[in-house]
Amino acid sequence: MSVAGSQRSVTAGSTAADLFGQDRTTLVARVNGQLRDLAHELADGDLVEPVGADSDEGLAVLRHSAAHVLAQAVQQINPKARLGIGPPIQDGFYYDFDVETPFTPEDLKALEKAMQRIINEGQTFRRRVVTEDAARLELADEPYKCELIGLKSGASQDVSSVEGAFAEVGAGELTIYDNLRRDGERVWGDLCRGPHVPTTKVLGNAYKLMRTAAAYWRGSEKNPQLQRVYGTAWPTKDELKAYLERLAEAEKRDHRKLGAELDLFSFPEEIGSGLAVFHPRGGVIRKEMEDYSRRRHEEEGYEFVYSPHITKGKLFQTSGHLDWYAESMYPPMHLDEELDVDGAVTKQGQDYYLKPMNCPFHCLIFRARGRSYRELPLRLFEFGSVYRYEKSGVVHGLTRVRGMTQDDAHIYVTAQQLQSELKALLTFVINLLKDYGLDDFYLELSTRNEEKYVGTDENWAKATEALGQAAADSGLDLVDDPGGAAFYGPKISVQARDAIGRTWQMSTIQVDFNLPERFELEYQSDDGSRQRPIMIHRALFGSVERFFAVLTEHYAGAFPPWLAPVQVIGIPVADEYNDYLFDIADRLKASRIRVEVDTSDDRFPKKIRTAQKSKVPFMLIAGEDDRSAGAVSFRYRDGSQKNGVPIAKAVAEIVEAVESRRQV
RNA sequence: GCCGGAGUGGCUUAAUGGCAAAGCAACCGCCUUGUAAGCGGUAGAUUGCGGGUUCGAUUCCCGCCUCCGGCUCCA
Repeated sequence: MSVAGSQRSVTAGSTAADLFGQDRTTLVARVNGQLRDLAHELADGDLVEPVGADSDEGLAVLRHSAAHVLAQAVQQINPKARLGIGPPIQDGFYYDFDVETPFTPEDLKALEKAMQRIINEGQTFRRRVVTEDAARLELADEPYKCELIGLKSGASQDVSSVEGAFAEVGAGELTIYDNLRRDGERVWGDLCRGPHVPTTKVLGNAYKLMRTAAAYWRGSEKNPQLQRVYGTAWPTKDELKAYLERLAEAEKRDHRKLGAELDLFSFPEEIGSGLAVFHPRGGVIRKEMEDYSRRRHEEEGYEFVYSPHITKGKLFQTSGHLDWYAESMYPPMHLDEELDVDGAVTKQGQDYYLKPMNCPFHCLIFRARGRSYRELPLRLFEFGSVYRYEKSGVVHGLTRVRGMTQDDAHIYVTAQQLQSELKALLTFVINLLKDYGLDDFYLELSTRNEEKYVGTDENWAKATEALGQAAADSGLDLVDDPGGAAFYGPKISVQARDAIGRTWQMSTIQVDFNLPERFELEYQSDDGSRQRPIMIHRALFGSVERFFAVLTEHYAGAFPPWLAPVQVIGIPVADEYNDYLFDIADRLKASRIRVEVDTSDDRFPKKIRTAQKSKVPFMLIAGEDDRSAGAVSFRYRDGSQKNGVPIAKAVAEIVEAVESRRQV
């Protein structure tokens, strides 16, 4: 057989553990491409490789085994708990349980202790093939497991459609994994496809239970809610520690926290859930973001339009929004109705809606007069405020709000122009995002859902091809999202990774065959015929609020100078140098730099501390040494300093940093 | 919308079935010459809102609002 690339002979009946068992970092084996337990018996001609926790697959096995240990601990403490599913996930695992009372934080502590006991026992995981009938008998007390067995015996796609369920029953034989103590006593078992780590010892103490939550059984809100316990598990304690530090870092960057600390925005309860106000400091950032975006759109041939926040319901009937999205629209205001004394309607009223999207308005602008092919591509841009009645549990900081402003544009093109427009658009999008300091992207191409779509096969094929081509030309990684498109056309979305490696869906570019149809949009072609344009929906930030949140977290509140609310703070060594700094500030202001001088009666080190905490990019410090030399001293955000810089040079350095939109 | 947790001056946190405490921030005064907190004072709270139990509720109970963590959803 072939072992880790080289040919070897082993005695009949050897297991993978015989080959790799001495290497404790090997958790499972890949045998002929399939992950197997180390106890798996090898056959002649097998291709065998070791798999450790340094691979994604090995890590997933480790975490799945941790989920089993958790489940054993839960049933040890509460034998009445019924098992749901327990798959590995990004950075950890979870297990769902049907229990009478939800878990408390104290329960988690107790569970961690019980898990540690199980781990210390060094239980082995033993795979056991069972027939469906035997499994049903053995798991008679586990209704959810039985349901999974039923799913497996039915259409196999049902199993994979239940997130995580595949890990339980898989596609091949039905198996149960038993946990055995060292003396061979079976202490616990669970329906599971496997594979598992050889013993619980492997988990060491590099795991932690993180939180509890409810989750619908099989992911449907029609099903009962189970109690989910989330945990994390790592190959080593150091990696666990590093993970917890990453979480702490993410918490420090949380835009909701920074928004309050840096006085950027707030969500006054009086206004309503998911409705933000931007304070002056946040307002500056937002204005800079928007101003720069406007400038770039202007340069790219966009025209600026404006539309109202409310409209008669008819518009959203025409567009179809009321058919599909009424549930997440604010309910209508019924206006203009008049009644006589008996309450009978004498004048028919009208329903007005807050707008959830801008596109219908832009279509009306297109339709306001006859259009010529010479006008296409017609690019209509608007910072359009939209309102969506998001369900109460989903509102989240600035990233999921009920009122937001989209940097929304609709581009009307001929079929011939679609390809080149999409390509130019994608370049524009990526470059703009880069200007804001994001530089690590990949693309996702969402294609037609065969169950639900409008438009001709030909149009879909062309648009999908055009988007795919534009994506390929960008040179970025492309992930397919088959069936993920909206019913009206295919879509590309740009995913950006931030400074700590999290990905955010940013821009979307969607081709739409539907709205031009519904609004009966037409242009006159060069041959005199009337043609229907194709429409492209695109937003670069998505929503300004959300993009603001992403940038805040990306920069951890330390915005690059061009976005920073206060770009320069002058700090005198003593009051005597206030005026000297005011003169320098005036010179900076002449170059449109946002500068303040700290004239408070705090003492010098306190002023440094205050400025440092406010994350101002440049502190300009002046004392006698500086004044007598006609100079000033820099202190940067990283704590480094540059002393005795001539004023003109200092101003030039700051202006250059702002104009180049550089981070410092 | 569902499950769980939480709401105490602007912020962070303490406490208690019997006068609600501290730090930071704010304001006032004194002080203040070199890179992350000088000193003193003043003001600021109907403990999210409404109801109930109680001699007495910030504390216990119920409803609502808001936030947090998930689930479902996200045009």
